Amino acid sequence: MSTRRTGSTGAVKITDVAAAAGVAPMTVSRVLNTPERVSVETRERVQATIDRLGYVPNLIAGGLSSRRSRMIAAIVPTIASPMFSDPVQAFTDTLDHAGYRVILALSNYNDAGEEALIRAMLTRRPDGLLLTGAQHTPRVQRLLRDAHIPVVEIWDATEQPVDMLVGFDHAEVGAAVADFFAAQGHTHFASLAAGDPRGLARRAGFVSQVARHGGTVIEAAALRAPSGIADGRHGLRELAPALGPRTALLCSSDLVAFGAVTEARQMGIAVPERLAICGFGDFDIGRNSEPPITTVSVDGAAMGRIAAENLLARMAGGSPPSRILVPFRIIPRATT
Amino acid sequence: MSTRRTGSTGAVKITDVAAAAGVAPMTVSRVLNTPERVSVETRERVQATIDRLGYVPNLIAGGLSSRRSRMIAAIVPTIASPMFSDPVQAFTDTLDHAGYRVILALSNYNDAGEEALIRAMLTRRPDGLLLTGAQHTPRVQRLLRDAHIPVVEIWDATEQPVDMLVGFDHAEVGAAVADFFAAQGHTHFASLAAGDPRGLARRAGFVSQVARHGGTVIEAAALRAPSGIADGRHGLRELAPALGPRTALLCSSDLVAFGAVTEARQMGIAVPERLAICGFGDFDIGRNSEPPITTVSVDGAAMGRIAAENLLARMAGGSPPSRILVPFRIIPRATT
DNA sequence: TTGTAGGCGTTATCAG
DNA sequence: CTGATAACGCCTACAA
Repeated sequence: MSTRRTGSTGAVKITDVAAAAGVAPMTVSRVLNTPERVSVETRERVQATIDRLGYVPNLIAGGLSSRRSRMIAAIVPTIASPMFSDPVQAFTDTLDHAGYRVILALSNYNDAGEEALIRAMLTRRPDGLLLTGAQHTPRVQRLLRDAHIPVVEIWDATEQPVDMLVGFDHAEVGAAVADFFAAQGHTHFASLAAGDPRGLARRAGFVSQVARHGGTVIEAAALRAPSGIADGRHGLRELAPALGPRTALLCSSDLVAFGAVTEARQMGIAVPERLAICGFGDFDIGRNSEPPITTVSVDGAAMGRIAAENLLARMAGGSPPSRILVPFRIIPRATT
Repeated sequence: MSTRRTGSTGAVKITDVAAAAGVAPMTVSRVLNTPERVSVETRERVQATIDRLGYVPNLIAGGLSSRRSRMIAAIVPTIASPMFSDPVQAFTDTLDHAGYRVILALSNYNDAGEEALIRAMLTRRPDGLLLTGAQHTPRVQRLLRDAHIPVVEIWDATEQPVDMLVGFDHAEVGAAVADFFAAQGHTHFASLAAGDPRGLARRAGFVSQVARHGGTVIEAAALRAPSGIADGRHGLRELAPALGPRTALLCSSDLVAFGAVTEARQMGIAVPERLAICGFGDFDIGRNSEPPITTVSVDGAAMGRIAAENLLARMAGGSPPSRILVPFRIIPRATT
């Protein structure tokens, strides 16, 4: 007999069920995992025993044996913004239905800690990995490759994804907004950008496309990430003295845009007449506030869902596309 | 030799490190888990070998052996609202620093599925469990007790927590708001409540306290949960015809309140003169919109953090309080 | 401070 | 369709 552990949990294990049902443990395992390969009568008897004993399978043990943890690790900067909570929600829901659980890690935008965070997750032997962003150090790329599990990157685009990617090019977004403004006859531009890689990429795309239209962009100090309504209000106050007679402002999110709209109204700056404002993200607040805010819509939930589906496909032996660009579109509303 | 599995991963395991470093596997394990119990020279040599081989420990195996998964399961209705994303964020951050990972499950407010969801989580043998709400069927209570792991319930209060609780009484919140309105001389009341158990509890507390003040409450149809800005707008439109000359409205969240404020403004209903509005949750939007919205503040992040700390304390053998009531307070702003 | 022995609870594999 | 056997990779317990 064992000389260790108290076994105090008194937890029912597969051998208990097997003994009680008069079958081998392997048969109980089959009832649980491949019921169609067990005769109806055996299956029912075992199932009844499982219910009667209140047996809760141990997937830690099962995972060790089968080398499949049925867990997926997800790393996002934060879930305090719809930008990431929407994808995570959809990702989790989709995997849930397939029997996979999500281990969630929040990077708090600390890209320097990415390697350690990923390493910590790999320790759990997830069957797949979701990453936010597509910029990784060579060390991280090697780490990911050595893990031999499917990896999806979301919310960004790169020519060479580590494995699979579901995202879009943020510089293109900025450029598209610049074109949109230019088409409306704007010649003065401003930007309120968050300091995260993707916010900066949108800004960069905006700035260089504005330059192509012969304009320049005035800016406030970079906002913290995630940026909120207050950042939009402060940012606009900072920008106000430099505003021309008619300026077009790109904000790093609808929250920031809402703050800018609110502050502009307070300061007596007419929107959109004197200040045209475009947000990003198509959040609830921009859709339902007054005035409704022009924005760039990206379907975050779809990204999360597709990321999950691709991961599932790969784990099922399929070969989903390695690079999916999701569409974005400008939704003109009352602030432009 | 083994007759199974390809071992294709080629993953470095603890025995590989041990062999390469010229020590027993157990010594490698100690370097990883209790480095202070290994001599400096041995430790450094082993650590160097670990780095050189790129060894990533397998906590699935370690967990099976030690009977500690170092994972905590968290079940919340959704992370699409700050109501729950704040606690989850703080919970995850706190546990993270202690080496625990969070497995996240979203119930989507489906209380009927709670048992199945918990059972699915227990399958992973978490070392602890976070639950949202404190109403559970007897079957669920038994399941939780049989699991023999610490459990924290948050966002609600009950006399008899399953194990530990960090929350507050929602009926008290409703009653406090009723008192607040009554003290301002209000005699006509309205409510826009979400259909989840806690939203309904706040409404019930509001209604009965209003009755105590001799008033009655007019209501729209229950809002879906989670409710958003649009629900507030629609709700107010529904309520408008029944509004008295001066009505005090309690909304189930600041999002709903913001929607009500926005719609009232559109309809030419003066806030707070003709319609006083109080939200719930002290969200960013209520603080930073114009007018700022009166609300009930509850520190969701603190709940998440305390929940994590209590779990950690219990896992460390301590006996944290089994019932912590966190304070809530009404923050009067411009809508009342 | 380090090592040895054995098992944690399940499943892949092969045999019947 | 069902069962026997041997891992999965690590850590507890004990010994030296």
